[in-house]
Amino acid sequence: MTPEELSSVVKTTLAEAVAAGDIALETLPEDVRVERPKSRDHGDWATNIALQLAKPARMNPRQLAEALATRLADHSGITHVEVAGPGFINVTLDAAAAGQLAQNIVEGGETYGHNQALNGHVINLEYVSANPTGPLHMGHTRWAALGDALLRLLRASGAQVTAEYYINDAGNQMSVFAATVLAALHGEDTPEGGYPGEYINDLAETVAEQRPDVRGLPRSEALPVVREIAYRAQLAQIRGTLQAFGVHFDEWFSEKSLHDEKLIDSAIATLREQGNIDDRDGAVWLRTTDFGDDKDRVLIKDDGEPTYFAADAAYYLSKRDRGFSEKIYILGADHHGYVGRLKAMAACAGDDPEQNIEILIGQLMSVKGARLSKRKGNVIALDDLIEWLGTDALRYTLARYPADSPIDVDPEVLQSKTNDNPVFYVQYAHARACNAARNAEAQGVDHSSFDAAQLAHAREEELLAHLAKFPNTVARAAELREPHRVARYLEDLAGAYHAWYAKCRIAPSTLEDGTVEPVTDLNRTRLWLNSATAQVLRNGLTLLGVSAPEQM
RNA sequence: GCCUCAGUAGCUCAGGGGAUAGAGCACCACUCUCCUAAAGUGGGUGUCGCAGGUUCGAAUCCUGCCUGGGGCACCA
Repeated sequence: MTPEELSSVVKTTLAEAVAAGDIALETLPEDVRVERPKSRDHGDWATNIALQLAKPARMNPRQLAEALATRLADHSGITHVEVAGPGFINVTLDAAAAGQLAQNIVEGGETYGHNQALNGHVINLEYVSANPTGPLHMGHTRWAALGDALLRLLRASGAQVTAEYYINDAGNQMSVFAATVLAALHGEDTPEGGYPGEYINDLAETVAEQRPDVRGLPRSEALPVVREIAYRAQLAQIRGTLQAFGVHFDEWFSEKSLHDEKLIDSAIATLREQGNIDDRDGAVWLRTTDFGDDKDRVLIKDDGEPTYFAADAAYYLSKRDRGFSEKIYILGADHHGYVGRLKAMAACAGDDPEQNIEILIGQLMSVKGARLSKRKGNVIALDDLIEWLGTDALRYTLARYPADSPIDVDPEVLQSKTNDNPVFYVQYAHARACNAARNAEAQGVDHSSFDAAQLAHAREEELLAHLAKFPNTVARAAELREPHRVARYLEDLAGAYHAWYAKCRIAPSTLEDGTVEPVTDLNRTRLWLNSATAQVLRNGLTLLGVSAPEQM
């Protein structure tokens, strides 16, 4: 029995008690939380429902708990129920009811952990969105790791999600970028305010290869050519880096397309229809202050050019028009000033800023001893980080902390192969489980029988309880947009596995005279539990975009 | 000034209004002639930044303050 199943048992029991007149309640709670108590003296699972309902039911919490406990005790799969403290209900499960989970997990395979918490949600998730004027660097790394993990979590929880990258391929920075590459083509120094970094020379070379005539063209003619080719090459480089980092986007959305398709004009028309536009001082303003922003924002400057914010608004409305009722943005803390205006803009467009737009702000990261790359333009380049530390270690570490806590990555820890490196600790547990299974199978242990009641060792109960928490952990992490919960969970699970492994042998032992003990149901049942643990470790690591090696 | 994030063990950090606040590291001592010791077991640490409030109960929610990070463009 999983905590979810127990939760619904408590719910129906509560309904019965109300129907029988034992408890006077007008509305039943939607959710009954069942938790693993900290102390094992408090049973396998506990609920505080009686404490929460004491007030509305106008009952003494202990009395209310007793009324529920009596009914719960009769339920199959539950061996013991007791009321403790101010009114906690502590439940002890039958070993067989708890152990059945091992088989269910193995049969569920990679779908174990998937849940329906976000069924029906249609979400656009935008992250990274770095300018295509240079390589990705450390500033983008955390959002790539976090965004991709969140994407996987949302999908595992039933949401329909599109991962989107907004390409800032319009605007002044692209002209500066093109001018920089063009200067390099002519062997000139980087222009004032241009992009530093030797990668510009590589781009110039690519341009020269594709258009050998470009050096001979007048500059005004060469510029758009250079711009286009260099842009494509740079974007391809970014995609390559993301691919190496295990990050995939469904949609690469071009800012330029907003301009080309007149979507900015139509966005302004939409906002005007909503009555939130002012024309003053020769510019077009969006009255975002009506919805909590600090100041109104300019959409069209007095020179007739749209602002970057106008493109943001058009982009937002494009997401809405494409059917995404929820738009999630992941931004660095250096952009947190945008939150107010983006939310106000959504409100100006007639959306509900609480429902339709969600902006996750993450604190910045650093890596001890990381060096700037002159080649890449005096940044700490993501592909250098990948080469140095590896995708698994980086992604796990970045997914391991809440987005709003700053990270200072310690390369020595990431490269160590001990307990203090969580990614190795978790991956090692998986590799160890795979190895244990290989050994057991070599000795004739298979999955041909399963007797849940045999999983009665204290370490097995503990391990099963951890395994049972996985689906809810995934659902919680998705709902709260907190992938780090999965990482922390995996570390706990790995710990429970190692502790179990140390005490409970899977394969039969060899006796002193050299003969091997016969394979029993206990061996086979433990193999199921071992396989279940490996499966959950694998599923969890996959959600974080980290590999689960079978050998280390 | 305004907005925002953070302040929990010596260090790095978890912690869904619940029971005695946790993990790893660091320190000490144990455990492999049998599945990976890259592991496990035991040992002690806290004015949960400060002060109020909300309630049966607060590290958690609210208000104020202190300290630190980040942000407040007709830039892109």
